[in-house]
Parts: sequence; C-alpha cells; structure tokens
Amino acid sequence: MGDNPSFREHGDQIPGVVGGVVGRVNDLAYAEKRERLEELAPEELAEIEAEDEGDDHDLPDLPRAEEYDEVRMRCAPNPNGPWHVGHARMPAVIGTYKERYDGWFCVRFDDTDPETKRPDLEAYDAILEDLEYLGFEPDATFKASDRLDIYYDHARKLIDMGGAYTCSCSGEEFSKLKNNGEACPHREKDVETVLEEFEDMIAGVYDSGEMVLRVKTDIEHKNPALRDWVGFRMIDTPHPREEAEEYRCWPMLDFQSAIDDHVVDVTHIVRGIDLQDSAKRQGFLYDYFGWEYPEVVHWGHVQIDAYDVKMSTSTIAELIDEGRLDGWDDPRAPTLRSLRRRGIRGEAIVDAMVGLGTSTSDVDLAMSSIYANNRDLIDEETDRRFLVRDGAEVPLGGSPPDEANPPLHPNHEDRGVRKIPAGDAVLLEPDDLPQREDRIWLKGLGCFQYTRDTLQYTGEDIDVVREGDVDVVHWVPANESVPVRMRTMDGDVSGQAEPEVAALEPDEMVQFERVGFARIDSVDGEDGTLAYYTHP
RNA sequence: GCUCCGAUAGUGUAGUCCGGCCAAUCAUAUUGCCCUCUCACGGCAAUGACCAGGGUUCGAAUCCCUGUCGGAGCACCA
Repeated sequence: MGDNPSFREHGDQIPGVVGGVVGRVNDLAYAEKRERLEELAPEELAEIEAEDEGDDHDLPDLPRAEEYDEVRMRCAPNPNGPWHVGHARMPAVIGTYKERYDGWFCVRFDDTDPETKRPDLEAYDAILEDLEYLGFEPDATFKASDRLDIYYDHARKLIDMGGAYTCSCSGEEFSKLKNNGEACPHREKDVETVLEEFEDMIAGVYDSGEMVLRVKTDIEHKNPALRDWVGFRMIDTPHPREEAEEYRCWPMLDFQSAIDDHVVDVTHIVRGIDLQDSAKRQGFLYDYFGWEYPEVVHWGHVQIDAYDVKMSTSTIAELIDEGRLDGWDDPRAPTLRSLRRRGIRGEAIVDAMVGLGTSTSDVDLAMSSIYANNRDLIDEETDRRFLVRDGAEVPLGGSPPDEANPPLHPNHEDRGVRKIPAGDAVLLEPDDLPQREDRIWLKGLGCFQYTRDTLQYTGEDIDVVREGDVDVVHWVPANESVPVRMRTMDGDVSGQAEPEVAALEPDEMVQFERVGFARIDSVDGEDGTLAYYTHP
C-alpha cells in the first residue's frame, strides 16, 4: 500500500481478498510450499533459510564482529574473593562469544586499589578455579598491578599532549567546582610542571589525598560524570602483592582499563551497566591517543531469586567472618563454590546465564532454570537410592521378602539393581506413615497393611499400585541403614540411607528417590555420610 | 539537582532496526492428564505478556510525543 496509495481507502477489504489465498497457501505441505516459493521468489527463500540458521544462537550477534580479524575480549575481575553466582555471567557470555567467533579472551585482574577494594591474595587463584569450574580457560592472564609502568608511560605521553594535569584540590573542593562547570586553578599548569609533579607522584613524594592526575576532558560537559576525571591517585597502603608493594601512585580503573584494553587489542568490551559512563570517560583518552574505542555491550544487574543472602562478595565475606556461613562453599552462600559443592555443573549455570541475553534491563535469574539445566545434564547418569529423613521406625510382620532389589536407574535396567535387606523393621518418613488399616507399598519390597503399629505384609500384586489404591513410598531398614547428614540451602537435615550408600565415593551424585539429587561430599565423617543437596 | 539507559506472561527470552497471518516465539514455572514400583525422566494439555495515554497510519509490540515505573553514573571504589 505504500507503493499504491490509492488502495488505502479500501484497506479494510484487504483481509477478505488476501485471506483466501493465505488460507490455501497454509494448507500446502511444507515441501510444496518450499517448492512454490523457490519458483516464485528464490531470494526470499534464501533469506528465510538464512534466518533459520541464526536461530540457534541465544545471544545476539556482537556488534561489527565481522569487521575484526579476531574477536578479542577480556574478563576483568576485582580479586576480592571467590565469585558469586552473578559473576558467572561475564565468562558465560564472553566464553560463548569466543566459541562462536573463534575468538580470544583474557582474564585481567583489575587490582589497582590496595586500600578500599584491597585485593585478597587467595582470590586470584580462586577466581581462576571458578572459571575452570564453569568450563572456560582464558587465553591469557594479567594482573594490572604488574603493569604500572605501562600506565605511567601512557600518562607521561598524555601529559605531553596537554591531556592531563596534576591537581591538589581536595575531592570536595573539586567536586564543587566541577558541578558548577568551573575549572580549578591547576588546570592551566604548564606541561613541565605537571610532568615534574607526576614524577613526584610516582616517586611517592606525596601522601594519600595530596595530589592526583586528572584527565582533561570538558569541564563544562553537560554530563557532570564526564568532567575532568581522576586518572591516578596516591595510596599510602602498600599493595598486598609483594611484587607491587612499593608503588604508591595508582591508576584509577577508567585509566588503567582504557590503556590495557588498547594494549592487548580488545575489540569488544562486555560488562555491566554500572560502567556505562566509563566508555564515555575513556573515550576522551582514546581521542587523545588517536585510538579507536572497542565495541561495547552493557548489561543490567542480575539477581538470583533463591537467596536471602545479598549477592555481594563483601557481604558474603562478612557473614563468613561472623560465623553465620561456614565458608565460601556453604550451601546457603550464593557462590559458585557452593553450587559446585552441591553438585551443580558449571555448564548448567553457563546455559542459564547465556539465556539471560545481554539486555540492559535488570534481570532476575530463577534458580529453577539452573536446576532444570542441571537435571537435564545429570538425570540419566545418576543412580537412585533411598534416603529417609527423620525416619520413624515401624516393625514388619507377615514374613515379607528378605531383600528388595529396585533398579539403580529406572530407565537403564542394564546397570543392575540395589540390594536392600528388609530386616525386622524399617524407617519411613513421618509423612509417609499410613493411616491405621491403610495399605502402603514399600518400593521394591511389596504391599503392607498398617495394623496394630506393625506393617503386615500382604504380598499383593503390583496391580494395587497401578490401580492407584496404594501409595509407593521409599524406606530403609532400621538396623543396617547408613546415617547421612545432608546440607541444604535451608539448613541441615539428617536421615538414614540404604546400606550401599556407605560404599559411594566422595563426589558421586545420587538421586534420593522422592527427595532429590545430592552430591556425596564425604563418607567417613562423625555423622556418617555427608551429602550436599543439589535440587529436587 | 544534572546526565544516561531501560520497560513483552511468575521468571528469562524472541520479535522492535526496516509497521503488515504477532489474537505474539522458545525455555522455565505452576496445574492437570498419560507413562511409571520416585514427587525424577519422558509424552500431552492448560495457565499466562506487548507499562499507561495520546499521535502518525488502511494497519502499531514495532515509529513519534507525554507520563509512570525501574536502573545506573555524577568517588582520590572496582
């Protein structure tokens, strides 16, 4: 109708005219449709098929990816502790892009604040371990604190170009001027003086707070966040890394990161929305140096629905210090280590994170989607076992079979069966205890009627279960069961498992029937077997 | 206060650039049925969304404006 405006007044008649044709086309078989389309408009067909191929990707294409020889990205964590679940988004997305574009990514520890965000020496390796757990291996690893000379050199060049000045205003003073769009007196210092003072900063002549190096941008820029920002500042506290403990003059993230991204040839920066102004700030630096700023993808904040604990490294660290969490891998902690110990595969987390896409709005990740992914991965290979929580002992009567032999996995009978002796009494979960005179089916063993506080074997046919009259429940022998302590997100539960559970190895996964999946953590502790609950 | 950004079912997401079988995709979730000696897995079905109001147009999830709500930055933190 855009081509033939005269049709417009008859627009409402179009459906009637076109509808019949559309209906006929819809009735054609797929192959026939394809054939007809190929005759009429081969170029349309090609387009449709090209779209279909793109449908496999969960993530949108990276901007202008095809214009670079190699897609190069970086993951730049602050090494202040092991990663929480939210941190997985960065490697998940970067790693997925790396695979798609056959690209490259490095880990660069942005550890340029020895004081406020003081690095934790153990966190460097902890983060690399977390990364490995998620299934990624960086192509290179750097520490910003090893690279101060690179930043100093670039600062010197910038000063030479008149792009930076040393400033001794207090933060408060400068902030006031800046908000009014006014320059401070130090802005017009000559290059020689600035250079000298910057060398003094490097030499550690000044104390913390006495002098900074500001990048000259536009003091009247309409966005106050971009006006003459600090590139370097003095910090009295030595860096925790021995290799870096002599430095006193430290670059700010915006400076350090800007230089590093260019030096290692990063083509695509992928990061959180909190750094959205960073790109603009750093743009001034790139302009001075005549560099081109990488493509940027920002995303919003991620929250996970299942945790009471706030997902922040420092909060988790505090809770551990206070003894309210047992450590970084406490099942109640929203950390990757916790999920790993519970037996959740890194891949399940990565898939969930990739599913979030890269939208800039804030998102809530449902823990259930990680669970669903994980169940998909482990269900087929995980053997079944019985675990009775808070078991109530009930004697057996009526000469039931000595032993039950349920399969290790219902879909894989070839794996064999379990041996569960029945003995004189069994443990049942209190909720499963039947009403008096009601029947119940002890899985693998047979039908029982609850009479006079005893389960009397009635030996009926399994048909009673098929007919829906009798509930099937899990059970363990009262005498020979294995004590199990199971740690969950909601606290510990204790129970008794079937005897063969004693023979499981640490790190093995099990599914406790009608309870859920769990990872065996240790087998010879004081409380017997220690398991971590994975998910239903 | 100044400056940015965003808004599709409970959750996440596709579609938005370039308006047209979009009464809106897929996954997850919830519920029901089937399968089953587990409440797992599998199969089937149901549930459920274009923030609001205006405008442009024959036609708006899509374009424009206003509003509302949400987020971020304005640090000598990362």
